[in-house]
Amino acid sequence: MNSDSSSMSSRASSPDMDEMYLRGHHHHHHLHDNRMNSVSSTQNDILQKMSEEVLSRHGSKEDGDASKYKIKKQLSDQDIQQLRLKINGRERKRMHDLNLAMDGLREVMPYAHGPSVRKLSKIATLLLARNYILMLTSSLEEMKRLVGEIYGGHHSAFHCGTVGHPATHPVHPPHTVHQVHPILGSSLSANAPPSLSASLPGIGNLRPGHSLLKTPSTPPLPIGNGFQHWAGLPCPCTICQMPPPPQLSALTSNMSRIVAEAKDLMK
DNA sequence: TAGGCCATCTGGTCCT
DNA sequence: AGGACCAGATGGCCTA
Repeated sequence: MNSDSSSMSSRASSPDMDEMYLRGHHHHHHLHDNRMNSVSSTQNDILQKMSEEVLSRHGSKEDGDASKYKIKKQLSDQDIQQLRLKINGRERKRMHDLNLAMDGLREVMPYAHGPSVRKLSKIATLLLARNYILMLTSSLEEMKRLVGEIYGGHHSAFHCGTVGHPATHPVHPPHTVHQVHPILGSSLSANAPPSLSASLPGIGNLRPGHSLLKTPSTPPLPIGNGFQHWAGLPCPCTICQMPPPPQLSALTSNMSRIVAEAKDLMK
């Protein structure tokens, strides 16, 4: 409703909105739709209650009916306005919080960010996020499957797992115990949630020196308490030395598809 | 200029 | 009772 208030600052969302609303509110009644006129039965009830309270407080019996009505109407209008402004402010804040959350979601989505890039619409953000989650889930499953295939189950703790390498492992001596694989994180263990954020920046970059370990604020990141993985440095263990399985290209293509979808959504 | 997207207002409903 | 949540309505801005 209230065409003038929205016309004044449909995008501004300024803190002065309510004040502007108050000032301009009564000037263009011809523009208001019927929602304003039909102040609603609830509000009329509130109005009735409030005005009766105020009148009983003032107890002005010498006032005529006209002035009584005038006071009653004036006060109730103000009360309604105050109530309305309060509710509107809450709703604005709620929507702003929602938009902040939406921005946070956009930040982690795989599409180009920047001042020159138009940001994803809300619906596009949600759709892309869904697809992205699905893609990551399937990628994770695929990687689990590949690891299982490659090591046939006897390397159950993976080369950096908490169990450590078997005694026969040619690379790591028995005392070198790794806690978490830097790329797969704890995703190989059944119950621990994977640290997806660490692997988001580029699944296709899997091989060279655990570059995925690089996080904006953490330079060389030692992993585990045995052999240490360092961001940017090659890992000497067998898995990291091996050429990437051909299936990994599927992960890259998945990512490419997601990014392509993002571009489509931004059109 | 039409259509998409958005911010805001509003009333209703549900929950605490 | 008050707040949160939701959906509908409205109008502004922007782009193809």
